[in-house]
Amino acid sequence: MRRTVLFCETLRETPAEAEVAGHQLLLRGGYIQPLAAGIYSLLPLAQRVATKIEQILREEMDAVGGQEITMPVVHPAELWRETGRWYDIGPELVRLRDRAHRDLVLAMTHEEVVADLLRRQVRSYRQLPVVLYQIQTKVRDEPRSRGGLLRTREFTMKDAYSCHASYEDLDRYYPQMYQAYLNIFGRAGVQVTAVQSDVGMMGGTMAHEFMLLTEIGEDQLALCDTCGYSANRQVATFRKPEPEAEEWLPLEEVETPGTRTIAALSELLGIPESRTAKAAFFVSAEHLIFAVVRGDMEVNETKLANAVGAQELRPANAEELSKAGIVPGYASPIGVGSVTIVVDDLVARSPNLVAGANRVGYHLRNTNYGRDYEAGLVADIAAAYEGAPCPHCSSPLRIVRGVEVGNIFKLGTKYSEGLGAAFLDEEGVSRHIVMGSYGIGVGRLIASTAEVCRDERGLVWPITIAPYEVYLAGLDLADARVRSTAEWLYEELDRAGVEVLYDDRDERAGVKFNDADLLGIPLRITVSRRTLQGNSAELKRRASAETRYVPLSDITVEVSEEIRHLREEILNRVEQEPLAAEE
RNA sequence: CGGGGUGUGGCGCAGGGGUAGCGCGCGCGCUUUGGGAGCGUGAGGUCGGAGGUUCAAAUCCUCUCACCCCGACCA
Repeated sequence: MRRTVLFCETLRETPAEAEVAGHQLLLRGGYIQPLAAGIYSLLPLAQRVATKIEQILREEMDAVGGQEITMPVVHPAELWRETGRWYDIGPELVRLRDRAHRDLVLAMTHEEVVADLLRRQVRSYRQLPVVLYQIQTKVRDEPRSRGGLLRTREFTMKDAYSCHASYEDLDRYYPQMYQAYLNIFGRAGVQVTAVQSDVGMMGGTMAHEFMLLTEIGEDQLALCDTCGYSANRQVATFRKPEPEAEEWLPLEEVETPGTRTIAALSELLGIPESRTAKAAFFVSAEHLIFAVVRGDMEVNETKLANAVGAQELRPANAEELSKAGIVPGYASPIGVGSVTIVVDDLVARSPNLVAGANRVGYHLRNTNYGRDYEAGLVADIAAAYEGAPCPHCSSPLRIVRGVEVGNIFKLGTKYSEGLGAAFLDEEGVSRHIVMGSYGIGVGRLIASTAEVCRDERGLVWPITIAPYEVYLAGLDLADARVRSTAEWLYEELDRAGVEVLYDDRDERAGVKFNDADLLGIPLRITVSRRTLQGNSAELKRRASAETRYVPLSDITVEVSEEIRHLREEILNRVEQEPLAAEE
C-alpha cells in the first residue's frame, strides 16, 4: 500500500478527548475514528489488525472443532422472554420495535439464538458434540463506555458455543478451549493471565477470564507468585487468619461520640481494626441486606450477591437505612429486625469484637456471634486484599489490574432448558444439551494490545497482528534513482509476499520516521541517496534503535528472514499450560 | 444514574458585551532535504443548540444537547 493512497491521517498532537495512552495512539495514528460515545469506525489500519486477529481466531477455533456460522444481530424479543433475560437484563439490552410493533432486541450476546438453533436442529446424541462460533457484532448500551475501543457500546466479538450430551463431555472439552485461548493470545503476541472468575449474568458453573495485565484495566485480580493461584478479585478467596482464642466477655456499651468510621473507632478505643466488626448495607430486590465483615476488611459485593443468590445488588441509601431503623456509623447487627443479616465466616468465629450499638455515639464491646446475634447466613463475603494469604499456600497475594480480553464459561443447561433444546440419548431418554460459551472481544484486544505494546514514540505491534510488516520510507524521492529504487523495492517485496506500507509522500525524513514509529510497523526500511551510495537500504526493527545497511541484492531475503525471526519470537512464547482438572 | 470537567476552523488552544484570533495541519509558489523545515501566499469557523437580556452576545441569563473523567454498573 502506498502512503499517498492509504486512508490515514496522522495527528501531531494528542486529541484532548483521549485519556488512555493506547487510545491516544490509535487516534493519533489514524487507526480509529469516533462516531459517538463508545462507537467507533475502524479505519484501514485498524481493520487490518482486526482482520489478522480474526484470522487467528478462525484458525484456533477450527483447530478445536469449531464450525463458523453467522447469527443475526436483530432478534425477536420472544426468544429472550423464553430464557427470562428480557426481564432480567436492564437498559444495556437495546430494545426496539418493528413496524408491526413487535418487540425486538439487538444482540448483546447470542446464547438464545444458539439454543434456538440447537432445538431446531439437534434430535439425537449422535449429533453431539458440536462447536459453533461466529465473529459478529454485539450491541450493549453500556452505562459508561471507556478508553476508546476498550469498552464500547457496539463491538465485534468472537463467540463460540460448545454443545454436549453430558457434563462429562463438556468437562473434557473445556480444557481444549482453554488451551486454544492461550494459543490465540500467544499468537497475537500478548501475555495474558488466566484467572478463575464469577459467572455473572451468563450463569453457569465454572468460568475463566483471560486478563491482560495493565494499570488501565477495570478488573482487579488476586495473584499468588508462589503457587500460581489466580482469580478475579470478585471471587478470590484467601486464607483467613485464626481469630484469637478468648473467653467470651460480657457485652458492654461504650460511649464513642463522633466516631463514625472504623479508623476513628479503633483509635478512640486503642484497639486494632481487626478487633472490630464493620457493617455495610445493600439492597437486593427491595430487600435490605446487612453485611458484616471484620473491621480491617471490605465486603466483596460479588461474593455477597452470590451468597444470597441475588441477581442484583446495590448499596442502600440513607432513606432505606433509616426506614429499617439503622443508624449509619453506629449500625449493629444486634437488635435489628426485618433485614437479612449476612456475616462473614471470620466474624462469626472471632470473639469479643467491637460493633455499633445502633444508637448515635455508642458502640458495643465484646459482641459475639451466636450469643448476641444470629445471621440469616454465614459465608465468605470478605474481599481479598493486597498481602492476603493465598488460599492454597498462604503466601501473600498481589492485587493487580487487568483488562478482560476473553472468557470461557461452562454454561450448563441454563439456555437449553430455557428454550427446550433437548436430544435423545442412547437409552432413548430426553436430555437437555449441556453448553459452554467462549468469548473474545476483537476491539478490546486491539485496544489493550495498543496499551501494552508501545513506547514514548508510538505503537509497537507484534508482527502477527501488525497492519503491515514493513514500513518502506523512501527519502530523497525527487532523485530519480532513489525513486526508481524505492519503487522497485516496493514491487519486489510485494512479490515476495511481504506486507509493505510504502511511504511515497513528498515529506522530509523526520516526518516519515516519526510516522513509522507512531504507526508501530515492526520493520522499517529506508532508501535514500545515502543508502544508495553503497547500493543498499537501511533496515531497522521498530522495537530496537539499531540500524544496519543491507545490500539491495539481499534485502528481500533479509527482510523475509527478519519477519520469520520476529514471528518465531512470538510463537515460541505461546504457553502450553494444561488446565488443572480441579479448580 | 450520582459527582466533576470540557464544548471556538481538521488537531491543540487563546479571547470573555462592539461583530473572531494563535500554533500545527491543509492548498499553491520558491528554497530546503536522515528524526515532525523556512519564506511568501491562500482556503477554511452557524464560537454545540434553542430561547432570553441588550442598540449590540462567542462573551451575560435560562433551558438543552454532546463529549471526556471518577463512581455505580458491566462480556
